[in-house]
Amino acid sequence: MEPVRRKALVDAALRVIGDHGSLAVTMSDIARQAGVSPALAHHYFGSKEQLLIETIRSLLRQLRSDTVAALRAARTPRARLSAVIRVSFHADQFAPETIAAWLAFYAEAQRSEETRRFLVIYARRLRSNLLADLKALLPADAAERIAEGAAAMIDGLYIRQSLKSAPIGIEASIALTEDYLNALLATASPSPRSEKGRPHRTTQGQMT
Amino acid sequence: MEPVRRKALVDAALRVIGDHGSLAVTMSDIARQAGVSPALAHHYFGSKEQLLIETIRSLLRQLRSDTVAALRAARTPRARLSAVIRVSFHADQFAPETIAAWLAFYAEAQRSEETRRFLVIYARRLRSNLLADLKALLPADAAERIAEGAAAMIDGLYIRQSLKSAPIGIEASIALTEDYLNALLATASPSPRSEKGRPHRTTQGQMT
DNA sequence: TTTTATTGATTGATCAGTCAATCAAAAATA
DNA sequence: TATTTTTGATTGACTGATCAATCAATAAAA
Repeated sequence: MEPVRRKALVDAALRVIGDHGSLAVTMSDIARQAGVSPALAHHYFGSKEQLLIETIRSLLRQLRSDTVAALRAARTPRARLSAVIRVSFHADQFAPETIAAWLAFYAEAQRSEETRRFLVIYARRLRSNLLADLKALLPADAAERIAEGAAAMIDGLYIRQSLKSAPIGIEASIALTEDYLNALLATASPSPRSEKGRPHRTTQGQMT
Repeated sequence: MEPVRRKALVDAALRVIGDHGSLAVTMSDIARQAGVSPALAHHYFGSKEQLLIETIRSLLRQLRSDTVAALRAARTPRARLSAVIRVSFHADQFAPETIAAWLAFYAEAQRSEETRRFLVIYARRLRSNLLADLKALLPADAAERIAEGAAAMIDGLYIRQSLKSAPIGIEASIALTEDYLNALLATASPSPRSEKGRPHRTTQGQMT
């Protein structure tokens, strides 16, 4: 029963946090969502904090497995960059409840060292996924800058989504990030002379 | 006394929230920081929520006045774009406690309609400040996209800062955003033929 | 029987919010 | 001027609600 309950509780936590838009949810809420008593949640996780840690760990695991799969399917460095972008805005990740959950964890990271560790891992991983392929296309220093910029843009689009004010869609978010990459690859390309009339444009989503 | 106390409490709230990195601070904490009793805080604000609302309102007011001043000093559209960027990363705004406070309010916006309203105002204002000047340089549809992208990048750099993992400094953040603008202005410029050898580069912070 | 799963009941702590009481300064009155 | 009254500022003490966490008891399975 243990693994079943643990999974059910973690899933329930993610759901409740997403719906509520905050980590200020009670163990009772989570337990109810999972269909068990609050006491059982404590029995298996020891504390609320531990359950929350497991929850973010699960979110991260999911993202990683999606990324690995997408990366495996892409052949060229440029295609891998697009794959990383696409995974970041994948429907699951972009669901309002998921965004709300990420945001809640970002806030929590200000206090919980362990939560912060996980988010740093996420940030590093995103950056280094981008960096690896950018280095195949650009000098190292330019690659580093662009990786940083692209990661920031992805996170920014993601966060802005949470306000639901001017809902930029999934496709538009991807296009915006691709535009950034295309434009900076063109600007910072090491040998622009060799392909003047055909700048890097391996994807759609161009400016107008 | 009333205006004095109100200001002291709002400032104290901002400080405590920033330090603690969350809105889950007690009225006692805030009152202690302001040097008054918790009861007085309730007396003047009626509820914790109201005090929090006033606090975010104050944050926004500060940002707006900085922006207005910076905008007034800039002459050309391109210079105004740089001014908006610079204000976003101004030292006050970029202090860890301020970032933590913004983040906390973003999370709160998932539940508090009023908090959400304020953040939407912020998001719209940033976007439209950028858009106004971009429209002087580009066709409307390209301007809109780039405004969206730049706003996202600013927010993203800001959020990433909150993790303090790979502390991108103020200058680097500005440079990254400027690079984005420069690259996309060059790409999407309406009449690139007329100034081929001298693309828009009215600021420093270029690639490499 | 022993072990595992599960819960109801309870505890202790924390907080937002209330209230009646004090204090001080200003205003009114003598 | 001396006095009383009024008003606003301020607080300590208290209340009610909420919750994480505990634990002893029960049910079910091995």
